[in-house]
Amino acid sequence: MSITRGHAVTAALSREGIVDAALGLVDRHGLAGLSMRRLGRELGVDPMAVYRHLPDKAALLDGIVDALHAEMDLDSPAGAASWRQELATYAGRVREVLHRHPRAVGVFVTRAGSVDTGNARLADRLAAAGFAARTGSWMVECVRSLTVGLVVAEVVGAAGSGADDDERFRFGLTALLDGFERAGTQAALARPSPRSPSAPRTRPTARR
Amino acid sequence: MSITRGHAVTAALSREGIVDAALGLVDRHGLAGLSMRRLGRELGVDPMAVYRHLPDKAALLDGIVDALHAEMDLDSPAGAASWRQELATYAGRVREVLHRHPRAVGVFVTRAGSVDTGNARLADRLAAAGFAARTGSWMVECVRSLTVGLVVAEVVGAAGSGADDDERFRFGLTALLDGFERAGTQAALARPSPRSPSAPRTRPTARR
DNA sequence: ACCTGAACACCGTTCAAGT
DNA sequence: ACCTGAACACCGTTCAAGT
Repeated sequence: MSITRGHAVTAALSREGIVDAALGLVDRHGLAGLSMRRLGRELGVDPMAVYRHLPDKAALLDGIVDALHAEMDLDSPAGAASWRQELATYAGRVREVLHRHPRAVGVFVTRAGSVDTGNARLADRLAAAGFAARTGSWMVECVRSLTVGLVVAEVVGAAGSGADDDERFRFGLTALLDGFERAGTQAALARPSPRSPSAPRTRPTARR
Repeated sequence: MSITRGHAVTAALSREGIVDAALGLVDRHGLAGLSMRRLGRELGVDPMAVYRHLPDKAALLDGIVDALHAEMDLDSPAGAASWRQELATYAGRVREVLHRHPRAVGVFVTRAGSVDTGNARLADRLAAAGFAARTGSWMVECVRSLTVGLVVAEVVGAAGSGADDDERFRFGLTALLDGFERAGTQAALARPSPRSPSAPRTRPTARR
């Protein structure tokens, strides 16, 4: 747990070291620049050595997605004062990590990975804030989809400068969160009283 | 213009016929099942014949994205009664086409393609409904990102049945559109009076 | 002049041959 | 028993050789 972190250049391959190196390769050379053979060269080992730790290139790509999810740190408590902030923190973490690995966004978006654990944790906290279970997970999934979708648009198109992109993201996220509080959405709400201390005040109220 | 439509199996290659065949290959065998050589075989021509109509595999993939955009028919007037309906129609068209080509979603999301024409057209209509130009294009881009992001989640995860996916999509889109009408978003609004007959009544009103 | 298809430099993956 | 690396069946793309 102490040695394999960082750059495992010489011997002693580990799944984690391999995946780290693979992500580095994607960061520097793009997805097309990642091949099993090149990865072996990068690690200074036999091109086929990787296959002893990972069955497939598919598994390697899944590993990259898992590593990105780990870097997003979605499980750690946001310590947010409201469900709005909770979701905003979640979106911010996703966006920040994707911005750090723009050339890996394509892989991230294409593969399932371990999305579910972090999502479920947050959905639970939303349930504690008074949302029906289904509504809570929808909210998480929508926030996630909007966030990822916007980053994809940034990465794929040559469009906006960074500042414009930030502003657009804040605009969209605000609108979506506002919408969660509003009428059309209320129908999906169930439990009437908040249960958790982490979301005390901002439980949605019917407005129409 | 009459012969090359449909399936151009034998001679007389055209860029359009090639792209159609490529999309068909992706639909049936997935993105990994598309190769320049296999495409030639599919079309019954020399494997290298494609290169006379398209410079690259990259160009072929761009062609596929363009074909999907064309199928979405985003330029045609929605004839919608409100800007809400206008955006909902847009999102519905995007979603419908992506559902028809689930295995092509990965390509679609990864490449820029000719997004801008359809988006700009719609953004103009939103401007006519009273939104500032920047706000209008943000709205389109957010709706698009949410829609595409949700479809990606559907395709990539084994998650919901079709009905659940539809419900989640409607939930998210409704929330986003509701949010566009609401306070935090109002700051970005500019022109106060509607100009177009196609969006007569539902101009957003401040609510806080 | 045009088109073909052999050839080049790569892939992911398997598996026989060595240690 | 383990690991290596040759070999297989593919790639995208180029370009000399044919017509």
